[in-house]
Amino acid sequence: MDTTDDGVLPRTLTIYDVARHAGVSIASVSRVLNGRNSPRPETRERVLAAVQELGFVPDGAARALSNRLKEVVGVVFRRPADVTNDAFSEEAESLLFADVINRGIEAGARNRGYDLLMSTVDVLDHSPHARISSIGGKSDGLILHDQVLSPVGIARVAQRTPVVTLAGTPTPSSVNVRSDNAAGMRELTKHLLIDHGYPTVAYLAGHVDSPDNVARAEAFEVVVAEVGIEAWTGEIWRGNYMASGGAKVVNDVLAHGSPLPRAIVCANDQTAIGVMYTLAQHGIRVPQDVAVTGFDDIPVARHLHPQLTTIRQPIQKLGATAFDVLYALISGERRPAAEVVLPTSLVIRGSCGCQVATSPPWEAGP
Amino acid sequence: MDTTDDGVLPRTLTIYDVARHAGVSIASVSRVLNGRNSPRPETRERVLAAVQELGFVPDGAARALSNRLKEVVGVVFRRPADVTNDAFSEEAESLLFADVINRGIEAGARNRGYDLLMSTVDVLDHSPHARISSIGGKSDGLILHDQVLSPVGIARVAQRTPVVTLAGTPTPSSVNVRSDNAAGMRELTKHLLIDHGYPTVAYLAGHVDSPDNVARAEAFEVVVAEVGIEAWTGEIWRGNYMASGGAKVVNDVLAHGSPLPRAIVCANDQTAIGVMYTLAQHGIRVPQDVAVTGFDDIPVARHLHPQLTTIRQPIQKLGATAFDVLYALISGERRPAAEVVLPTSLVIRGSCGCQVATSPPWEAGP
DNA sequence: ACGATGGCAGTAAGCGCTTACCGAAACCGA
DNA sequence: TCGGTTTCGGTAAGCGCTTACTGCCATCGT
Repeated sequence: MDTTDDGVLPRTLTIYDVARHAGVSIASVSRVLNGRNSPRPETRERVLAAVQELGFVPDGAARALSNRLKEVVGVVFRRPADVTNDAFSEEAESLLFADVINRGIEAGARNRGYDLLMSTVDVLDHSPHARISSIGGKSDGLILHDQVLSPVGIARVAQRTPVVTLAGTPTPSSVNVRSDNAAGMRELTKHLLIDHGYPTVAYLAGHVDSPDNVARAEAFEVVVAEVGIEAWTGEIWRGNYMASGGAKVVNDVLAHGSPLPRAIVCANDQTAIGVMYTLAQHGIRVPQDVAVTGFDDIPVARHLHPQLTTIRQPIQKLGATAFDVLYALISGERRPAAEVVLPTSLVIRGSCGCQVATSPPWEAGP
Repeated sequence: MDTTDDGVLPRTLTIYDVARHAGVSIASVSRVLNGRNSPRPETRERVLAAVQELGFVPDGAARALSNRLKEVVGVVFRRPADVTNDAFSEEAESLLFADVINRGIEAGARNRGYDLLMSTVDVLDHSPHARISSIGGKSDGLILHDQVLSPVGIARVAQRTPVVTLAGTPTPSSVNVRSDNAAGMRELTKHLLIDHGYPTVAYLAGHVDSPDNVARAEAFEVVVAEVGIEAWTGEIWRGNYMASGGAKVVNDVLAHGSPLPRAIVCANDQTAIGVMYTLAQHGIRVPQDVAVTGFDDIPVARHLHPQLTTIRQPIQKLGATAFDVLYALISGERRPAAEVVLPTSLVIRGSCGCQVATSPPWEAGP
């Protein structure tokens, strides 16, 4: 107990205080705290007692400096622009994906005693590089989500600190972790075109420059070509990974007087949300009139009517893997491959036209 | 450019390297980097050029040690047990609330150049104290979400480092930030009992020991008593803040052969999700047969059918405020009050029985 | 019984940075 | 021209911790 209890912090407690209190040297304290060179049990006890009594917690910065290891991994992800707004809007949901990945990273990190230093970058950020460098200076390595830094920027940062990217592209000095977009999209498209035999289908794209989007679009087109039908594409089918983008596309197509395809394959679940909502507004039934599918399997996918058929990415594992790879880079024990690819799986629910017994939205799928 | 480009990191670059490269002393480099004591423009240029050329990034740990300021704030929140599971289940959604608060914290932190060091604690964690202390050692202050540490634990930690709790209770040395549960619940309950004139109503509780739940339950009961009707309460109406809990309660009540009240006031939105789903399964219509309300206004609230009437907490602002308060504590400029309370607002959508024009679920409310 | 051996624990040298302090140089007025 | 006053920039002393090195003492062999 301190002299006063009014919340005034006494003075930083150091290892010297503990040493004095226990009647030993600072080296012994440090050794006990780190479990090295097992000091004699009696000494150990004395130190532990002093630590306990004083409520001593070693300073991370000092430790890091001495150790050349911070046990902190920096995570940078992208945040939509309007953060000041309190309401849950698009932005709130779009973060979900990142949040779940982060949870995976955290789980992986925890196993090794690492903590996560998180930071976001928004679209208007004029110098993400500075921000990211700063995070880099505070951590042992960086995990960068998609769309936070240009490839050259990544390469530059990776020169000075270990970097793992998520759903990006490998650079000479960074490693990329992603899920198997192509296989997932292939499976989904086949389900629609072969199992259901839909005659027409469109791919509602995400950000054109996103590697994920490119891979999905390509796989989609390959299958469509294989089956021998024509894909509905073009400028008008370009979304932005957000619900509003999906809504806009549907409205545009309808306003344009164009017919709709029998199935709409959305670049991600967000987009599908916008599409389904807008179709409903126009009295178009899903899946009877138009089938709709997503990609990612975010939580709300299960709350839609009908529940959304989509491709499940192993989102948490994506994060956990990213950490593992980064850890390998940091500890230098082995040089990981330039890219790690995780498998996806098709989740069939109602929106594709299948009849499935629905389970409560809050229960995990198979 | 380094001699090789194969990703091998040369050797840690220090301020000495920069100094040598620029032909100045380390002091000058430091001064330029920190904008203090404006060195002469020419010197400044030289340093900046060297920094740029070498791609130098100062080491956060060393800086922190010297400065006695890490510019890092620790954030600890609770994570449900089964993290290994990849599927989005209950746990995924329940985190949303925490994630949004964290976003608010991050926004606040960013204004001051701080970063967030995040960590979670799960139910089975036998020593959250150790974890939290470790985070404390790596940061300048701590923001603790609800249910991560016992009050005495908090008091103990707060002795050594500034602490702000969210939706908890103040201790002699920590500050609490919460939203005005009582006012929100009062407004909501009045809306149900007075505006709608429902004759019977039940409160479906959350964790019994959560301060939020206690405050909500109390406010509910006060209003019910004022209006002069009887609240349906008791063991059977006890949930757990999760959808499955809400579902279980409804099933239990029905199985028990008991009638349902005209309105069910849920402790939070999650619970309401479970309730609405289960009612629908039993063919009970919302709001025609039973009105249902939530609390929090999480994103999915807008995706339910009917859309959920609930109390909006200023979730992001909660986080931002927590940071601001913590910052005040860290910088010691002013001693904040023991508790900061933020206002809530009633969000009327369809589930209470009101007729409202619905807007797309992905658009922010009023 | 005495030197060799080994196990603990203490001393001190950094880790990379900030900054107090001080000397040198440049400038001023007389 | 010369002291006094600035202004810049360098030197060095830490920040709190880890750990190599070293010295002490206890134990062991002969």
